[in-house]
Amino acid sequence: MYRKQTCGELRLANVGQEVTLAGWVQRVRKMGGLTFVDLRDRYGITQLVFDESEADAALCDKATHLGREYVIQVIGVVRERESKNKNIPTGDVEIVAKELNVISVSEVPPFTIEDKTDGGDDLRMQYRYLDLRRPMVRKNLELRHKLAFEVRRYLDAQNFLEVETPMLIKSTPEGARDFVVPSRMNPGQFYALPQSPQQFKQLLMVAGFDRYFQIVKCFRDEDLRADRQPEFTQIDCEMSFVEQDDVIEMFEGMMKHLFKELKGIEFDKFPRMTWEDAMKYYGSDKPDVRFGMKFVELKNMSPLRAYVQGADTSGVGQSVFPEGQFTVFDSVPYVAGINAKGCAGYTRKQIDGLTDFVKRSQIGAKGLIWVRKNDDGSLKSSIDKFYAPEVIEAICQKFEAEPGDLMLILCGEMRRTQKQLCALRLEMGQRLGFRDPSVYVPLWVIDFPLFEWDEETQRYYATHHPFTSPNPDDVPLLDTDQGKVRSWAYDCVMNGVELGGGSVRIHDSKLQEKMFELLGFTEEKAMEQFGCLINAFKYGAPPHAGLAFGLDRVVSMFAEIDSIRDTIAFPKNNQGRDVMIDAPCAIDQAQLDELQIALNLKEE
RNA sequence: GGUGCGUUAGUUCAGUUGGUUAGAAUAUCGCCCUGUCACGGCGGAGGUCACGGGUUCGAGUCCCGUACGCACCGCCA
Repeated sequence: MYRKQTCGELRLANVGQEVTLAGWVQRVRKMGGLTFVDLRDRYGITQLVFDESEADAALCDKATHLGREYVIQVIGVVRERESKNKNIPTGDVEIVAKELNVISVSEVPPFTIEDKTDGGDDLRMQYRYLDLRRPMVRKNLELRHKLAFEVRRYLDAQNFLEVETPMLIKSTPEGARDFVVPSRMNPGQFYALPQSPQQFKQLLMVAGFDRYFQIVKCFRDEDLRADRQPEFTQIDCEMSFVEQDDVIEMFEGMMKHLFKELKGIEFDKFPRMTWEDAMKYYGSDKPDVRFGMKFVELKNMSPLRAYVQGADTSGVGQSVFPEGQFTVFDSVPYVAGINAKGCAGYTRKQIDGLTDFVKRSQIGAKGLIWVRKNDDGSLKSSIDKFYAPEVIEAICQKFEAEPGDLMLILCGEMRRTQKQLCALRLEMGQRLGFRDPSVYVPLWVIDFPLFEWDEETQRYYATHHPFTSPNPDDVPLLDTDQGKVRSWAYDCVMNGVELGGGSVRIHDSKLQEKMFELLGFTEEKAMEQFGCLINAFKYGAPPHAGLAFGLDRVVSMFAEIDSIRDTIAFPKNNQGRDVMIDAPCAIDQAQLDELQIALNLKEE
């Protein structure tokens, strides 16, 4: 062994012991004849001291020539420090070096290996193995390890079996784009990497495995974001003989277990919200409910058929605005806003800034209307010239406005405006400091619509996937009004992030056939893509349901960071490139020949 | 596919209305320093201002294009 102790373990109790440490040189501080060296390994930092008045000159001279990130071994005696450092656990002691061996020298690293590094993201990714030496980054991976470990501990205790499913599977054109892998032994044919083990976990239920989970890599060839990687990890689960509530309770239990074990946080029962309410009050299927600022509808003339079955349609068909006074509001079906409590003091410049924010092309609002209730109770708004004071007063009543409040109002088509208002609400929540990453507020979003209408192709698509069970109460609507059908699907949402989601699956062949029919699959097409599962269901399929959590996102939430990149040891950049190993890359002609593949690159 | 921001020393950034030799911090190197731990002091070295084109007497600065990075919209059953 190159070492007998680690750099994180020595304390006052060890004073007088001879120790052998090995690690990386964090920093060298020269004080004339006295030299301090900070030695770092995974477990901490320990100070070495070389004193010319005590040790031989050659040893001390060697220490002064150490560079950052040299790997060294040192043998010495633990001594209590003359001046202690309260900032580090080993700060009471130091090692009086007797022997120093340079095991490996280092070039000067391109950035400093410290928590507050001077390196940019790009450079850190290129030298990820250096970046990973930084305790901040390593901590996230330690957290990831512990979290995955606790997931296994919880699910094992609940009788779940971890089963591996294949990575080389069959491509399906529905859903996200597949990564494909050519098959040498089957020229012209391709495997796909799984977007998720969806069909396999359902087959495991048919096989009677009853409770399955897997912490598994999934692959989607779609454009990336801070919280999206081309390969990501799911905690993938499925259970038999259960209904929606059973699954929700099981995995609410898992989340509670994780928060208790890793953060010491205990939750009451997670609240549930219907998809329709999430849209109506927050404009999002993953609302951030750390703060209120719920939408207030001032006018809603949207047709009733726009709502799913059982939705709260109170207020539909009502408007606080008299007609013929403001053509903008007259011409739209939907006007709604949020109350930014205590923001009446916003300057013209600040409101203009918010207007610019909602008019950005990503959000796409035409403009922003505001109403201010001043501290003295007087009202001022950007629509004073269109409406009588009583109308402005009526608006304030809808918002339950108090002196000092600022109401921000958008209008347009309902769903579009809800999304815009959602962006504005989150922006205001950010500005007002309501989005504290150390505050966790979970909820389940339920009652998703089973189908989504696609304007482009003029047909319905499955919101979740084609195996999702409709709510049995809504089955009659499958024939009459598909848009109103609720599904038995559920998402676990926390702080505006979708951490996971799943559904009850269809186990009845007849109902499954009907679903394929409604989604525009011919029998042949359905058999071609999902034949295996359809056939399996002919041999006795148990009722089953499941869900999957995004492990990377769960870890980033626990770590209180926005990007999932620093929860992954070797992540990819915005373009899906690994800049460290330079992948993807072109391959040899010989490899292409063997696969019988010819490239046909677009010139441009 | 689209929008926005960015690209200047190893690194992180500043650089005014377009005008002399492009600066700071940090890292690095040298000298000094015996209780530092963000050590301190003095000194040195370090630049194809991303690339290509344009406007101009003159471009790091203005315009157009390209590349790359980040964030977002579309997309992600």
